[in-house]
Amino acid sequence: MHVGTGRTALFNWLFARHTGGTFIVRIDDTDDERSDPLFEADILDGLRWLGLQWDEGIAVGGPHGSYRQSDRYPRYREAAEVLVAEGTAYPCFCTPAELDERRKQAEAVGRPPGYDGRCRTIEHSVATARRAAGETAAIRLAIARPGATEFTDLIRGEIRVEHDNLDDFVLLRSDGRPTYHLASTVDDVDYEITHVARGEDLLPSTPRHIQLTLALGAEVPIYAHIPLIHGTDGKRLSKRHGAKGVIEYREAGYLPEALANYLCLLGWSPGEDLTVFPLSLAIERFELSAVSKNPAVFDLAKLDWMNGEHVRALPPEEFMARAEPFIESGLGHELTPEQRSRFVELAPLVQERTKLLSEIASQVRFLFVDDVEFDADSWTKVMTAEAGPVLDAAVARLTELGDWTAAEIEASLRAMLDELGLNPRKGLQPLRVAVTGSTVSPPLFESMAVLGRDVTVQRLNTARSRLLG
RNA sequence: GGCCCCGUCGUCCAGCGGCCUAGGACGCUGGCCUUUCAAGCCGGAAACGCGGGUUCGAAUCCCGUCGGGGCUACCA
Repeated sequence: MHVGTGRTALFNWLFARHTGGTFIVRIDDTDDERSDPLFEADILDGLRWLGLQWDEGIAVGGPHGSYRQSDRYPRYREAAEVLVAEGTAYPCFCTPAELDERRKQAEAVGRPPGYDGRCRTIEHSVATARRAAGETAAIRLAIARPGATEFTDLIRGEIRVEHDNLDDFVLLRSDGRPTYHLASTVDDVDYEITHVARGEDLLPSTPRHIQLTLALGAEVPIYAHIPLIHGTDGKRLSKRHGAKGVIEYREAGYLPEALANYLCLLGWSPGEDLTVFPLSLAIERFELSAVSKNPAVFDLAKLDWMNGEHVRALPPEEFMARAEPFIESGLGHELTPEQRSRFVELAPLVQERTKLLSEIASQVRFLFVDDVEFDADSWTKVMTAEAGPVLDAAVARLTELGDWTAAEIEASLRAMLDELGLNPRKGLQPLRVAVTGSTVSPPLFESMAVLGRDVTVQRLNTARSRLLG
């Protein structure tokens, strides 16, 4: 599921929860080329991960049948035929090739490229006879002309479109499959949809859907068109921009509550300059009418920051639970109980420093391996000639140290710094690299405490010999 | 081209005729704190596209213009 779709779903969900309405999930799969059972699973996974439970629809059921459009083709066909019988729709015998040809001509002359309505004038009895004789036809809606459609969009206000700009669009393809317009409008009617909140790309289709709904003899729902999410080039966000699907954010180490929080901010704000907030607060305050009219650019840097905020807000046990899968996949094996308890000790310090859960594995790798892998840049930066005496002194002190606690280690090493006349940066960084493999790591004294005296001293010695050798 | 929508810092959001010398957040940046990295704290640069109206007064209302986006299929 695309993040733009995810945000649209989120706004629908917030609206339903805020108003006490019913959030329905249906699968629009009338386009064979772009539909696949895999897409359906991906969408449902994405919704579940974001925490957008639906009250009715696909996978959970409800009073209206299947909730998958490809299961409802007979229903759409029936609806189209009723309209033909009533005269508000008509069969069109033009072939796609002919239409294509005419469209090109129209464009060349600068005429509107829409369908010219020529089959509309075919006598009803004649058309019926031709179909009875086996001629295939698409079904088109006969738009009232002259005329205009007016409606009030919850986000955009009054919208008016002259029917001269609306062609008689196809309801049912000549092979009997419905178009998106027919299927979704019939569904909206059948499912008793009161509010349709969807992407702005569908704004131009709305007059068609309203005319169809009217022809169907049903009440027109209230529409709200949500602005699109753009990439940094101002174009509609797509894979080209490196945009990930909702589920990919999970794999990349994002928290669903962080993504949801960020998505809320794309086109909406809860007021009071609030930025970091739980979904429950969004439910309390959400109004479709308060959604911005402007397209929003997706800013990954802000999402990253937002994720850090949510990670830090996690209760410690929760942080552990979410971090573990990432550590294990980084390590390539499961954590032993002993390794897990080692991580638990350091976890609060790691949590403060975490932006993405996927970064944790490399941060704490040194806790779980037999031999640290030295980061090349870190090594050359701090393992200078001065580092040797520091390592020696540290080994001597730590071997003698009484209680192996972070506080004792710190006291001892600070005394060493005084003795050697070194500042912390000079004196501690070689130790950090020796013990963790990198100049960037969780706090040193605590790390040593967790590793234990033997491992710590052994690593200092290993670095010492490598420095000499 | 036609139709529709939109136009406040680089980005997201606030602003709904006087509270605006335009506010918050991310990012950027100077400093503090500091065992590294983060986090935190203090400070800084940074925007009402343009032109006309309306009004005592406009970021806020109207018109035009320019710019951006969407749609323009027997796709959704």
